[in-house]
Amino acid sequence: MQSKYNAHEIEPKVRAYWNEKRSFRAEEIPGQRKYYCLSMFPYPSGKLHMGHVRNYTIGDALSRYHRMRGYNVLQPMGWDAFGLPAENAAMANGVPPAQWTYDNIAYMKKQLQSLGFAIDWERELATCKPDYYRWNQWLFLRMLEKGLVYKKTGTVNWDPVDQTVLANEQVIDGRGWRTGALVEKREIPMYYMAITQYADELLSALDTLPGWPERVKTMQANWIGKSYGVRFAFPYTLDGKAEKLWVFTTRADTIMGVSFCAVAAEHPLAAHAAQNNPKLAAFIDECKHGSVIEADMATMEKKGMPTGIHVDHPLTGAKVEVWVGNYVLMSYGDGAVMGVPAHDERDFHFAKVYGLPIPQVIAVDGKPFSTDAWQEWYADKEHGICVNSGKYDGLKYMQAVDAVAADLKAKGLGDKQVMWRLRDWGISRQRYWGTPIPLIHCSDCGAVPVPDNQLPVVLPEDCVPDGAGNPLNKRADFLDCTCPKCGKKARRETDTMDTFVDSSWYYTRFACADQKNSMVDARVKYWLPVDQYIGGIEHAILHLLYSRFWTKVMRDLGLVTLDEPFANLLTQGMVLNEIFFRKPESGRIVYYNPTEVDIAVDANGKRTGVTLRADGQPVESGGIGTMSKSKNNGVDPQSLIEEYGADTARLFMMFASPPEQTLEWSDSGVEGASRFLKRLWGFAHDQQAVIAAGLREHGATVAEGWKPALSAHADFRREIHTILKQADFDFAKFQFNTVVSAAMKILNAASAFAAAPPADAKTAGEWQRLITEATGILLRLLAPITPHIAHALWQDLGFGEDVLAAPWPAADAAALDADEVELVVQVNGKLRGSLRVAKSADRAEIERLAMQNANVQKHIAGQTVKKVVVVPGRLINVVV
RNA sequence: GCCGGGAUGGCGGAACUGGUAGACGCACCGGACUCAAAAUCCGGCGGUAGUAAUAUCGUGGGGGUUCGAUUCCCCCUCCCGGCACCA
Repeated sequence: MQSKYNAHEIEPKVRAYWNEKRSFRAEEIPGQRKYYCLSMFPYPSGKLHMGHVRNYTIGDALSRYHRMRGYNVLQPMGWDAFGLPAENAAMANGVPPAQWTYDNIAYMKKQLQSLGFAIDWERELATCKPDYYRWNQWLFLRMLEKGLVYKKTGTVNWDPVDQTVLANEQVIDGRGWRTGALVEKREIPMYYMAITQYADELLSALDTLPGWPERVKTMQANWIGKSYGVRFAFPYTLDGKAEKLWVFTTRADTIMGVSFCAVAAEHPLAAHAAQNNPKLAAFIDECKHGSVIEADMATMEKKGMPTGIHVDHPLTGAKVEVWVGNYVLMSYGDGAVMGVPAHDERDFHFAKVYGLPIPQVIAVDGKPFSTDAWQEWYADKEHGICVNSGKYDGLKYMQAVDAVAADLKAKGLGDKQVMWRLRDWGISRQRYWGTPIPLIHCSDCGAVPVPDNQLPVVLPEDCVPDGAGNPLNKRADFLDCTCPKCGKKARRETDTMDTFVDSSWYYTRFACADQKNSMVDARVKYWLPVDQYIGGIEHAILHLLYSRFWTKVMRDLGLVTLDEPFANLLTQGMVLNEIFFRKPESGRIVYYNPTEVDIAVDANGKRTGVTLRADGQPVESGGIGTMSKSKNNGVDPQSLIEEYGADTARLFMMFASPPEQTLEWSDSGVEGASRFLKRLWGFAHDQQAVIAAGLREHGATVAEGWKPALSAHADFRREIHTILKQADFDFAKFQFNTVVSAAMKILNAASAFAAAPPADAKTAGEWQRLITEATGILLRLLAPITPHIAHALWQDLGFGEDVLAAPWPAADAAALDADEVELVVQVNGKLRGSLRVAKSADRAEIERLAMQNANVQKHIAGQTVKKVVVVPGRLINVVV
């Protein structure tokens, strides 16, 4: 055994052992409890970043921990390999996206392997391979058959930089989620997946997921956005034809207060009215081309223009004028609203601007109503009562909604309806590097599905996009085909699928990645659901919602039996680092990597200044932020691994903060982690002989209930087992930072204990035995977190062949038991001393001893003792 | 605006069902070793007063419940995240 810790020598050897033993190959073992631990698979962007390292370290620690606890563990890995960056790289370097992607996969796989993750690489998959994406195509066709996929020409979000369509979910603040470019509206025919058909279940099933973070469930619920209300119509006549203007409202109780209607600029009625009204046409144009930044829109001034068209109030028959309003969204409901200025804040402001009537129809407790300014209570449906509403007067919110809905229904003009914020999922992308949509366009038969026996529609891998549209449109060998229906010459669809499709079901494929004949097979039933899913919070809505949707679709097609794919979800926090910059008088801010600056501190360790090493001049601190290229505050995991080894990197990641919280990068924190491993190695080296003797005499463990003869030894054993008990509890809570802390405590305690061998030969055996036991506990606690060093020491010290096969250590209740306990003595809740008493001491005895304490006497002198609170095993509080 | 989550030393963070606040680590200070430095080891380390024992204040702010509150309740401030003209 080497005297010094050398990660670079140990780690490859340990990994070679795992490889040779195929340690992480997962097999279906009926009867054994399984644990499917999945970290979100990476996009092969080139190299790992710290977020990946954190994500996969958490997953690996959980996998190894559960394995040691006796679970049959599956931890697979794959590649989310389709996507735009590959095309961008292709344009920049003239390399086909496929080649770029496969090169990246090869490099990143090596990186993952160098971190020692317990992954079953035999199940590796890449979504850009035909044997994977053929099942995207296959399921797409099944969904087409069931009406879950449909074609629609719709307004789509067009990213002018990437030249592609974006889903609503991919538009953030009016900008493309990837490019940050302002999104334009375009009319394009595309395919949709009818996720809204599952809206109800996607929402209600959130309640069946106790293992998901509350905030993720809230985000999904908000996204799905269920509203209960009434959908009804205002009848009108246009060009002699009877028409209906449909609106949706959650406040049908205010229907008698309608003083106008407002439609979106894109509404057909607006377009019709604009035909011979140039001013209106100009206004509509302005609305369409105005700012699309949603935060802006929310605060934008309410603008509108009358259409000159009047509709009839469905209950009173009164004429109501229709306006075009810039605050009405075409994408929600029917793109039209009823205007009730007195009880809707937006309608109120709109009416004030255009001088429309504001009739009160809701009252609260005789509060005075005034049209001068908006009051919160005008929209109060909890306390509001209908007034000035004819037959509805006096009714409360729900009663009035019911009555109004019933009356509208009787007239055939409306009914109660549930409205969703969620839209169907447009999956067509005018992109090359994705799953080809399996359709063929025939001049006679239209869009014809590719027959199953012709799947997969293989994407040619040698295209090099040049930025001028989809290169598939220039590939005759791809385009030209025959119509499966009539056999005539036809043209293949060149749109590809949104890459979120790829990641919506990969977790099922890991159960049977080698299956050639079907999308999934019976092994899915063994492994699914995923017991623990781990990934970034940024996927809280899109990926997780789509995955839940696909699971339900696959269930309804009889492919799987589960309702939800992920039983437990852990959203790990982001990795942050400090940002340093200079802002020149003119020009752009320059960011400096934290490795390029020096930080000066005073005698108390407080920071006094930051300078750039290169020129010694000050730089500014921009606070702490997510590691990013733009802020130049990233740290490359590769350099970390090369300098310190995988175990140090893993230990630091786990120790710096709990998994769900953000993690702040710290060079000295990494040093600290490395120092601990060096100390651990040094300790093990120094105690080799002692542990060898301990193992020889007594074996690796001691029988439960065994008690050391010396009380000092019993104290040591109690300390170790107390720490172990807490660490075990923390591990179960996934609070790895305190588990690491526990390991540090054990090493500290064991080092001190080992430094004081008993002179007495009789108790030396007991001492050896305790050091051996503590070391065995320590190595097993660390095995999930720093597996290489734990494995090496476990073997070198002679504990056994494979620490992974060792049982998880259990705290011995007998060790925790003490004859004497330390009690805290308080007077009026303030700490005044402590007391060692026999465990058997009764209340009266404890009280008597507490009162004898000099400091207690001092503080109760001259006062009457009102009460003495005794908490057994904890404290005594004397109240005066 | 609505929803969710936070605020504890110089820093990251501990504290089980209310029971010794600040574990563990980092930084810093002092000492040992060394010609010296690094590394390593030992000791100290919330504020204030005191040589010290000790006292006192202290978990964003204010109130409450309790023998006792970082923990429970009410109000407020600030920060982070999500949704956002959703009718």
